[in-house]
Amino acid sequence: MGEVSVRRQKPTLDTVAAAAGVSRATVSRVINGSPRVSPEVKDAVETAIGKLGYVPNRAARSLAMRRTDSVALVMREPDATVLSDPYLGNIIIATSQALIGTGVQLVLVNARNDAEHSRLADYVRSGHVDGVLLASMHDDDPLPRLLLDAGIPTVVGGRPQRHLPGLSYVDVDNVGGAQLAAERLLHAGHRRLATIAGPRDMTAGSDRLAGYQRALSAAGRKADRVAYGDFTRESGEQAMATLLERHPDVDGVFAANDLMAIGALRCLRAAGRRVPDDVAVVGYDDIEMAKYTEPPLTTIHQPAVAQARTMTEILLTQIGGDPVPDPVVLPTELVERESV
Amino acid sequence: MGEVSVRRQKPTLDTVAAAAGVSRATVSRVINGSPRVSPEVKDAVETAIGKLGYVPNRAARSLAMRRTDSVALVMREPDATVLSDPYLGNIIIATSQALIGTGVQLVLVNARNDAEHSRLADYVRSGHVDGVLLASMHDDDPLPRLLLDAGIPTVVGGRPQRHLPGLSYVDVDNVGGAQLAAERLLHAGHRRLATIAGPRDMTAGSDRLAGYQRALSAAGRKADRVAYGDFTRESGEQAMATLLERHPDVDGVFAANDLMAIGALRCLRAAGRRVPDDVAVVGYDDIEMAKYTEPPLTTIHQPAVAQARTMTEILLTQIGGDPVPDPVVLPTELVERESV
DNA sequence: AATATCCGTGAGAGCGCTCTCATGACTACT
DNA sequence: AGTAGTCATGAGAGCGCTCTCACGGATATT
Repeated sequence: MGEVSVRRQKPTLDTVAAAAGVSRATVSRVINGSPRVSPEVKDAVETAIGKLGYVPNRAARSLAMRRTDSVALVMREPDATVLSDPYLGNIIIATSQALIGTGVQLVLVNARNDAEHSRLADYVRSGHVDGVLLASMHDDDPLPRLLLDAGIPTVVGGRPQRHLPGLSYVDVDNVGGAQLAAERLLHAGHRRLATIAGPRDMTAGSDRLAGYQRALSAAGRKADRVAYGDFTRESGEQAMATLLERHPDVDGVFAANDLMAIGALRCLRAAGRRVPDDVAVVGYDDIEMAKYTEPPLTTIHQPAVAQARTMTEILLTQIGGDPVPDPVVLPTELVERESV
Repeated sequence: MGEVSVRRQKPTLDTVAAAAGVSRATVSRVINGSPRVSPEVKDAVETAIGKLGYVPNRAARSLAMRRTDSVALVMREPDATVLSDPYLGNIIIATSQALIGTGVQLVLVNARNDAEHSRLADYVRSGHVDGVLLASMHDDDPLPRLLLDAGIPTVVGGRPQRHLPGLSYVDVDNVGGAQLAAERLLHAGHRRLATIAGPRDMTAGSDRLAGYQRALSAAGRKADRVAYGDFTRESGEQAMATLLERHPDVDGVFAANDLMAIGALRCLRAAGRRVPDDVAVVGYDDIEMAKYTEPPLTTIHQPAVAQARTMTEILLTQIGGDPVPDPVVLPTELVERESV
């Protein structure tokens, strides 16, 4: 009984201090690698730590240091999208990998609606994390402003629609990428182009549409064949059907993401159009799945991993006290496969 | 200057107490919803909280309560696998969704190798989380035992190879699912069956192989055509090539997961075999991608979402002090598509 | 040899919260 | 009317850690 309780009770700094015959402060110094500790004492303390199996308590440390050594990754999406969007999964994994070895922990926060969102703001302000990574923001989102005002280091993934001074973000060159896609279609000789655009309230959606339009107007063409989707496969299928109905002569389509491109592919197959012979298709994101479609999808590579890594690095330097850096825009590139 | 600093300084319980003209203890009661507070005082406190924008500090609360209201989701995978395996993404998202509304936060921990693993054990023991969810365990993993010994509530996803008494897990009926798959192949008239099995050191791998073997021996056949992969697409492609070389007459293949099945499909296509006419293929997992392969993949639906949800529920009840429940095994079902 | 400097160490004051216990003011019982 | 019980509230002791400051002994300076 007594022995069990002795073993049960978690050792604290004081326990270790007593075992090593020194003061609590000295043990703390050893743990935090202070240079002002004599080697003998250091050894004694480390032996005691090993013998007792001591592990510092994070809550106590956080309280004393006003630091938590953890960051939040906030995503805001309705359930369905989240589950089927591989881009987000990549961001999550890449972020967690970027954090390995830094001693910083990742807290995943899924806020679906506004109510949850305001709770989230409280959560963050409660000091449970040192900084916030914002993924997949919609435009009207009040969160960046809230966090900025609260003085919480924040990095946004993608360009926020309204630029807030002092808010750093890591975007991907959506305009350039979409332009690349449209040019590819043009170069292949397709002339009756259409696009399946993303939601207007997300910059990724509007930027890609802008890039597409830029490429077309540079080639002296009108970009007036547009159908909108919401980045899901179903919406892409639907949008393609609309396009086919309105413009039966279409011979090339740029879809603002791969999921919608896959939907378009399916619609096209059902309509008896061959890809790429009758209609060429270019997607956007280069998700894993794009390699296995029939035909494999030509698409724009989205550097999700690099983006997550960059966001993490920027966040950590900001937490470390560095000034807010300029926004970063990562380059995109065309991945040639067989759908054009 | 002075005003800024007033605004800057985060309010604490004492600040609120002073503003409301009560004691700290009373404010604490209000925050924690204690019934023993008069309505007037409660109002006064809530007004003060609102006016000051007070948010409780989690670290301090954790320290005092010896509870953190957060759980860890630990995954152990080499980078590449993690990034391309959609199953894991689903587990992550489903877990985060299951936690919504519980007030419990999710900490994502990515331990790739043993060194990181032992650090992880320390991390968990440091009391930063109240419980642990273990996803995608390899067999020799010392972690479950470590956590069990440390008295940390733990739930494992999938059946651990060696059953530790007191360790609860939520498994999927791998044996039954694989059996279903093999039977489907048999019923379709395929007789020269082979299988692409998963790693021997993961129970998901060996269980699925066992199910396949059971179905075959029930049908009076030998299950001696086996090639092993590691659950990646590339390994599936490779394994299929091996199978084709060793048994050119094969007319049906069960792959232990969809990724490997997709690899097999690709290999088969390259070899000029038609699916399902020449060779039928059944996968396992029912990942999103399986819908879009050519032909769409017949597979076993893996209830990843239900599994994550169940694991989360069990973990929370254990944290709440309930006894460790019996292991749960979730049923699987066949999803008929066109590859058989 | 006397004073100044440095360095390893300990004492102790917080960090912001919860929780037990004590304290009065009331209500309820005999 | 007197005692017991109830209830809202406050005082204060931790929770486990970090960090400032003080202290004494060893080393460097003049």
